[in-house]
Amino acid sequence: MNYAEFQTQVSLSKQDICREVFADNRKAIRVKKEGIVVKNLERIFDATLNISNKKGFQAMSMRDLSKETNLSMGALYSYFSSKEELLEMLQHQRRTITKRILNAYIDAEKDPLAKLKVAVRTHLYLSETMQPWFYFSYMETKNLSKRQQEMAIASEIYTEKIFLDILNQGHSQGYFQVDDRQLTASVIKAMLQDWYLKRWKYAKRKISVDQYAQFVLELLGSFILHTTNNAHRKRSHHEN
Amino acid sequence: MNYAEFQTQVSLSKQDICREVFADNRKAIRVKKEGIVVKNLERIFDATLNISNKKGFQAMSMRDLSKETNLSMGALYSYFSSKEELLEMLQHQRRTITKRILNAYIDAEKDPLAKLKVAVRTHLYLSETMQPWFYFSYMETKNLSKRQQEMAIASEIYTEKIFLDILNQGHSQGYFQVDDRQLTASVIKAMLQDWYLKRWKYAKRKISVDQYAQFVLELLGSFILHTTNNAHRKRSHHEN
DNA sequence: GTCTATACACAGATAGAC
DNA sequence: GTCTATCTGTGTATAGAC
Repeated sequence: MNYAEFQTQVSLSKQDICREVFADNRKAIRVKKEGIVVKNLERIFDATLNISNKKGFQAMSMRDLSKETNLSMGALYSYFSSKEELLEMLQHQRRTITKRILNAYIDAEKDPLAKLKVAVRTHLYLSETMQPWFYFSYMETKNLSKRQQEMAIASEIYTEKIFLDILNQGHSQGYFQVDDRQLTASVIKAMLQDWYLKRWKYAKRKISVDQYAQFVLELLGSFILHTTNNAHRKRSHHEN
Repeated sequence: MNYAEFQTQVSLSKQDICREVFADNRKAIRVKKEGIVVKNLERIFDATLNISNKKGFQAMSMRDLSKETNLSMGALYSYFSSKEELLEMLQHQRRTITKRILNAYIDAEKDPLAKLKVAVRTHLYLSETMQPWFYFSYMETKNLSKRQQEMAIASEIYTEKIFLDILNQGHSQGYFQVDDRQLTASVIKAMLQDWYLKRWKYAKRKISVDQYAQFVLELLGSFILHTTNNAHRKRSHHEN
């Protein structure tokens, strides 16, 4: 699987996401016509992510949001009851989608190495498609309520555990030679997060998400697959 | 070098840092008695980092800061002329200290592998000693002015280049076998940053900074040192 | 469904007494 | 050096017209 294939398989257009948000929040949203809701949610989310990812969610005023969406303050408040609720909608949706798609791809594979590869790629591809959402989720966790912060931490641990489970499975079946699976899972997460946190850097250097995925998998391979013939070291993307 | 040694070698107590800030900002700070300035700067920085790292710098009001420091609003404003200036002082100081100490340790080593090891350790130890500063720097970059944001990005690239230079040196001298040094430097940075960004996680799992350093160096070793006898794989910290 | 107008709380910042 | 009191702008949120 590469990124182009991934994009054809999942339906994560802005409209798809907004329709899903509407379905999950029918009661909270005062406006009832799906067409209108989807159109305006799209504007609201776009604007919120744009402004917040530039200067922070706290620093974005409702007046900023009103200007950018071409919706009045009054109109905005018929899609959420407070600024904080808007924040929570974005956080929740990002988490739900990640969990669903990541699990779907991992469950489709059987052996540990295949699972590990698809997990790394799927996470990177997801964060590529929804980069502003991932960046926002990461940077605005602090601004959440205690209750919501706990959910964010649980989600962080959950994703890490997905990787840990794969590593443990691969270890007990004799495929992987790696002592500290917990720490390994942690740094895998760190590398995946760097992709969406430092996107400006990778974009400037013209590193594609496929190149990045390839690199991470090679690095991991050299660490957890200590085969004597070094079969895993067939490099393929020498650009420098 | 381990963390205990590092701590005896560098002088980075809160007082040391505040004295340095005072020296660098003699003109901007209205209060002139060093003893008083150092004492109050310590309170101001402590409080700012505490509150901001919990709920964000924007969300911290000057009244919050006044309460936490037991200084009146008026008193606070004799140490900086605006909230933004306070932010910049913290950012600038963190960068300056990092640059100075990182270079001092790296320049003391000659061969590339020793340089790489000491660079990784020094960065981790620095971020351990000044964790709130590093976390703050990372999370609040967005709130800076354009001018200051550029300095933050330059600093990010500068640190990465330190690692890139070491990797290139090691490669051209035949010590390291690694094709994509640029990407390697990037993920090294990502792993170093994870240490101070997810400190709560590592603390809960009782991972010490020395264990983390050891792990990162082993992971790197397996990637860049492809010796046939696998000499770099002498593990030493099997705790599970 | 969306708008305009407005309530009113709280922000950053300063003046002037001590 | 530090305080209290206060100025003025901006924030979130809502009421009620259309």
